[in-house]
Amino acid sequence: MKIATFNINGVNRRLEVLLDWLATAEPDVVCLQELKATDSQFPKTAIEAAGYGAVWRGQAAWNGVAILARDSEPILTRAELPGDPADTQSRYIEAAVNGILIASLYAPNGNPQPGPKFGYKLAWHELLRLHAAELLATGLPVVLAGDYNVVPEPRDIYPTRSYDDNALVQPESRAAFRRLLDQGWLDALRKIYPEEQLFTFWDYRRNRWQRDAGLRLDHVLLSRKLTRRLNGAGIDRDVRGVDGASDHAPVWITLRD
DNA sequence: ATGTCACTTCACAAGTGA
Repeated sequence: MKIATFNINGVNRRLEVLLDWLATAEPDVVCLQELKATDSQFPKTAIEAAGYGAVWRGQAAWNGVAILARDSEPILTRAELPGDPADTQSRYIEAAVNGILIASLYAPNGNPQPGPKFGYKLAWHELLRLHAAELLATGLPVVLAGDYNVVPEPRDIYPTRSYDDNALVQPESRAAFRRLLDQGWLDALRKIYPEEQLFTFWDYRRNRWQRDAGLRLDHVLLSRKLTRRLNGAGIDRDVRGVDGASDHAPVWITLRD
């Protein structure tokens, strides 16, 4: 079973990129982030025609998350992170697919820091941590996949000082991600590639793609029950290089049956 | 501060978010 996460940066603007990648990569489950589309603007018909059932939570202009399942309808379990009813940003969706609970999440970027946006980022991560603990307590096999907007370690970014003040690399951001892992989640890409340089995002500016000046922001976390089924993983970097690409590449794992 | 996109609106230019 192949499970992928892809920050699409506008699902309609990049529909051809998405459909081409689905046809080539053939993932069984896809977590999408940054749909930048309302619920009614979601390209349901095209995605169905490609062979995928879907659940989604859109939003005008920003955010928006979805879960796609090949030849199957995901069973929606949640469309928001519990804990802050006043939060209207569409950043979390959760569904059951083929006996696995899948979450597609898009954590706040948090820039500029310090400031209210950084505060929101840290508060959101705290709510994620609380909910993730609930998910672990169910004993179900769970995958938390998405754009965490955290560079976990210094080696997960190209050598530079230009991000020193960025919310993505702050100690508080890293601590939030670390606390989540310490609950008992496995960073699947790092498990498969313990030493390699892993990037999933390259800013559009300053030729960062051409220079391979990337960051690792997109992560697939597995509950303990799933860790022994982990079989392989990858980053589809070519997808970042096509015309009209997202600024993120798809990230995937495979699980043994 | 910059750069590159996409998308919004007191809408064809300027802002905002990333």
